Amino acid sequence: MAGRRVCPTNTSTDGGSNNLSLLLRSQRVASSSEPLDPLFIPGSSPSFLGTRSMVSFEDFHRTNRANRSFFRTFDQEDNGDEDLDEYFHQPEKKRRLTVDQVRFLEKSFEVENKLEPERKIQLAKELGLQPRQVAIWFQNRRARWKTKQLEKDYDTLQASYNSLRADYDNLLKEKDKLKEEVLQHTDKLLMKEKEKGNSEVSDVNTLSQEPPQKPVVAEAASEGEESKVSLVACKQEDISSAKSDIFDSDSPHYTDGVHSSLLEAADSSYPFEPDQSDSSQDEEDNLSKGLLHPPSYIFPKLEDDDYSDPPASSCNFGFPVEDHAFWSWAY
DNA sequence: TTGTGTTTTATTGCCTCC
DNA sequence: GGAGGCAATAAAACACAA
Repeated sequence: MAGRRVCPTNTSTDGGSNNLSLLLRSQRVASSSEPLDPLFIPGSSPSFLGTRSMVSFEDFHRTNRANRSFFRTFDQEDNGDEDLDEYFHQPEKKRRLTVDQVRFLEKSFEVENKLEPERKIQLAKELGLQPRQVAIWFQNRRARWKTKQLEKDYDTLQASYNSLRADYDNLLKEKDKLKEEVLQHTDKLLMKEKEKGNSEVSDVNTLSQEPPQKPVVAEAASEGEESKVSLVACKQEDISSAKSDIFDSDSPHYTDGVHSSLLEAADSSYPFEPDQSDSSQDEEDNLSKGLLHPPSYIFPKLEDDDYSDPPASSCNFGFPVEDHAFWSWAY
């Protein structure tokens, strides 16, 4: 461990001398037929200086003569004695890998982003780099890849969030719109019933002679029980799909999402039989009571802000906008 | 030319695995 | 305990606007 950290670019012994000779060859003759030839683009060879700085010059002073002679040869050929002298008095400098080296490493990284020891040495040989440099390059490359991957993941999540947010906003708007609609209808209904209540006294004597225009059921409440009105204006499938938020699930009359009185009414043919013209006075009384005081489960807690949003497929709260049966009855 | 921001190469310390 | 990976970081190289 300790040895690994001390000037690793020069202390690595796995194939180091081989690399040096390869490096020398590749740097000397870019147009030769050596294995590295495919790595070099014609005209790019002058830029292939990256590896010469890969050896620490501090360590260079303590390294063997073979290495020293390599640098001497290289420097003399490339830069002359001045540069050689410069090297001895310069602190170590980083050099970037050449375009071709990077390209080669990138291709290798695409194949496998982890580096086995054998592969590392092989790559180092082919590129004329220290195995340690190859390892460092892969390590940094993995770090870059990870960063990019995180950015991609972030973008994907961001897009997903934006989409969901848009859907949510649309549903909120729709909810508010429907809420408003329900309130309007409620007001109208109450107003209607109020008017009806006012005229009821005068009409009560003549009412028995006329059948009700719409079938409305007023169930006689048992003793001590508040009378309730079953409003049956929806089709059967509307009833069965009445798991709407319009019904307060906390209501004692609410069973399995379908109002019990609605089910009762649906079972009975009474509400749909127009020939009940001879309805009793009691029934009419009950009707009047019920309509004058619409039960709370008809318009439950609409002002409640946190009632749940309806699913997108049932955004009409169980009252299809097109189906005006319910509301036309109310009018 | 120079200041500044970005990218690339390399180091360090810590951690895990065998 | 050594080898190798990773995160954090330093520092050189590079790009580019002013």
